[in-house]
Amino acid sequence: MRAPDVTSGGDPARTLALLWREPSTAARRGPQRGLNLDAVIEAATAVTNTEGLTGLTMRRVAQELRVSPMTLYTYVPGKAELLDVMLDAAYGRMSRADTTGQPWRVRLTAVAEENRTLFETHPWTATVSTLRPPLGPGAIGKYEHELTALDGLGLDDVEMDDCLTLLLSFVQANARVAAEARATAQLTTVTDEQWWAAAGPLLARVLDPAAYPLATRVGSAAGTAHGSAHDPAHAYEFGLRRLLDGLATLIERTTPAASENS
Amino acid sequence: MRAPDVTSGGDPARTLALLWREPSTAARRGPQRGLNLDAVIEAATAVTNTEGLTGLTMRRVAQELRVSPMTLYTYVPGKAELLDVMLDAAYGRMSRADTTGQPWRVRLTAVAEENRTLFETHPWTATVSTLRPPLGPGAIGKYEHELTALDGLGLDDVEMDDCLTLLLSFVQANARVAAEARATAQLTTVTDEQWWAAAGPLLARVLDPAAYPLATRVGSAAGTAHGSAHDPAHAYEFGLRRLLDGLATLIERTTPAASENS
DNA sequence: GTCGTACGTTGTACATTGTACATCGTACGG
DNA sequence: CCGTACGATGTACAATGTACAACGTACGAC
Repeated sequence: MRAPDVTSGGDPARTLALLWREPSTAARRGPQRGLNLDAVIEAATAVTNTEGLTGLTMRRVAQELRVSPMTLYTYVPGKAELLDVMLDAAYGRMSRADTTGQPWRVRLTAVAEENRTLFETHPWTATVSTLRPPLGPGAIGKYEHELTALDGLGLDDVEMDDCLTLLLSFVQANARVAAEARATAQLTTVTDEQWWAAAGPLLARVLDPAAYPLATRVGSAAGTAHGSAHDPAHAYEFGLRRLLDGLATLIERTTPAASENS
Repeated sequence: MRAPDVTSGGDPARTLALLWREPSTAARRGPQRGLNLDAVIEAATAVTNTEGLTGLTMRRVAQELRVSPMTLYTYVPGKAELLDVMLDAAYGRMSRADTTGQPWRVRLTAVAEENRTLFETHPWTATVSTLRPPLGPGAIGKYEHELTALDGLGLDDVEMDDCLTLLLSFVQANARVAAEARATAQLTTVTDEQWWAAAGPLLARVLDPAAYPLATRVGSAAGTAHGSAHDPAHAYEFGLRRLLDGLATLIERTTPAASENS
């Protein structure tokens, strides 16, 4: 079968039951279960945190739990659903600072920071698809918490969702780049310097500064400004500032609700 | 070996030679080549456009070219490098509208739109990692073109790169969601309606509106406003507007350079 | 108590992938 | 004209998710 690496693979009802820990209706018979869902989630998350999404293997998780690979299928319908519950559990463990009464920029910055921390602690969360997010207690609690940061600013419901989506999408995109940077640094034996050492001469021969004046000038300026070709931390600072400025024109319209909370 | 789905897998010099079509130094001997790099790129791109990144298989591309799978390795060192050249070729084929003299918002909107079109025509380009972009003629030409839209606005070199990165990262993140939406719609036989039909009752039973007042209210408002749980087109419009507003505070500082070009 | 049966566990097996390797045939340089 | 470099290919292997069947366990009904 196709390797999913994507959430929401199977039966939604089964997945939801898993997420909300719905107890199975039938009476337990047969041998006692040696594990439980949370143990599987914990083991799988530990493996993925350290070895990345490509290291998440049913065999690997089973080995961690000293159990045969197929045993996992007693607790989880498949790998896709495992990712679902892993993600929801990670959402559920996020810290949720109370910023009521603070200016909206502070509140939104806190939300961004919390997500950034998630993506740093669990890099794989930045990479998995969140198109149909796992509607478990973790995800919903996260959503609720983050919406409160946008409450009382004079935005209507759809605008609140829009702003939050934009903010989170920015943080995730940034984290994805950062995660990829670390992943490629680990996987390939080629360091950035070695790469440039090997690529530089050929590039210099083939890349005519006269043909690409801006690209060569700006590219080298940006490259030397940050240490590498791209600096996710800098991009985060820059992007978040721009983004908040952009939201300001929406939030700080001439309404009384905005000014009282800004 | 691990399935890459990531660019820049191997020797940078070999990849760059491929990208810039450096002719191999040695004199050709032996049987004549039945194919060439561009034919492979074309076939691979066609396959990937229609069947997505998971459909991109060396065997599949070989079949398309009526050739045995291993033959491809004559023209390409491996799958990672194939993705590199595919990406660069796609970049090279992008349309590049001349917007000199237009207000900067128009110019940046055009850049965003061109990338959006790329991601719509070749959805897989939104999904592949672009951490170390393929420094081929396509990518560099794209970079040069896009920087011109930011030239003469009073930004320094690093700021130009920052702004462009932010803009492109936004468009890509948006396109990624859209691509995922279409992919899941194709792969799973479950439509959005079927999904909600199966998930709705259980969710209603388990999700207490009193416990999650904002989430339930805003979530349903956003869900009904757009047809589905998420509307990438709407998110694009909203996000681009906010983003340009955010860049405006940087670009329209009280400098003469900005006002003369806005 | 006894026994049937539902269920947890596991070994085996298969399809699918990227690609290493050896083989074979071809056509160019000497 | 012929040795050899090179293109094409068949075979093979490792890694993956997971279907399937076999096996053993312990609970519920009597």
